[in-house]
Amino acid sequence: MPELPEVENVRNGLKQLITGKTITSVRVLWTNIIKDPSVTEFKQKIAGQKIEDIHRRGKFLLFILSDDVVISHLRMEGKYRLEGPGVPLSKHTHVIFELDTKEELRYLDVRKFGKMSLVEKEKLSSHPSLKDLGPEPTEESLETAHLVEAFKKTGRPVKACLLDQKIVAGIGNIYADEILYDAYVHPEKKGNELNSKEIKRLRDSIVSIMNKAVEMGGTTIRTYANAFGAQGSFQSHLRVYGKTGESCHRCHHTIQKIKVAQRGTHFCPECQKSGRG
DNA sequence: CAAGAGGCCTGTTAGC
DNA sequence: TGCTAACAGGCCTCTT
Repeated sequence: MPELPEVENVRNGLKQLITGKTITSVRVLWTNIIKDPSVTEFKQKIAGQKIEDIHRRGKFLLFILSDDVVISHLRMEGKYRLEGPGVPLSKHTHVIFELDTKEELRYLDVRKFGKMSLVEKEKLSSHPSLKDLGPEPTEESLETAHLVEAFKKTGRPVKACLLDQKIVAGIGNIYADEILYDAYVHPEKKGNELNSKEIKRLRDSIVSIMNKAVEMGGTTIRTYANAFGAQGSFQSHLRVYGKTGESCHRCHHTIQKIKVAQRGTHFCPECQKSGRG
């Protein structure tokens, strides 16, 4: 379930493996992966373009080509693999970028939830997938004042706010739970009920958890590895996600699982009572 | 406008 | 044991 740290790790691997190579043609085996433009146009425009760089924005991977940019979202299970010619296609391969090196960059996705778009460079920041994204969850980009502004006008649970990519880009279900635990905030507490101390703590927890997860190469759950050794180790630092029934590291009460905003949500009912002072 | 529900998918797991 | 149903999850679209 790639969130920002996993996507960043994939980006690093891809950057080393395919920068400078040219895409000679594209094969699309499951057309729903291609969001826009049409599959025909997607294939035609990409053919012949060189991969100049790989960037990331939130959970989106950005393949910077000669003229255009491929915006790729891995959703839950999307993966890229670089394979030599003639290597049999695995079951869940849906898009294949053939390279001038005779290698193939293959997109695999068990659940077929991932999406790709192609957009001209000049129109990148106005693309619907990117234009409303909030700031990156970093020391430089994420200001407490921005969160204060976003939280004070909503009655949604804070967990839903953290998952809202318009407020902060890149946080998914795993890190949202970890951030709330780190900040001693109850996931169901409403945005407009948070005091300034809580928001400050949340901001600091967002930055520190995401930063640490990136440093550790992300979180690997379900033992899914990929072709680039992009297997993370943050799973050993998880405190609440997937820990239902285990005892809290801080107070030894039992970690509970509930539904918040239709998502499985793990928290410690003792240290996340509602936010303490 | 905001916020919630449904849909997209299939491998895994819980329950009968 | 063998089967089915529920679940997981990010984001878009539709409905309220």
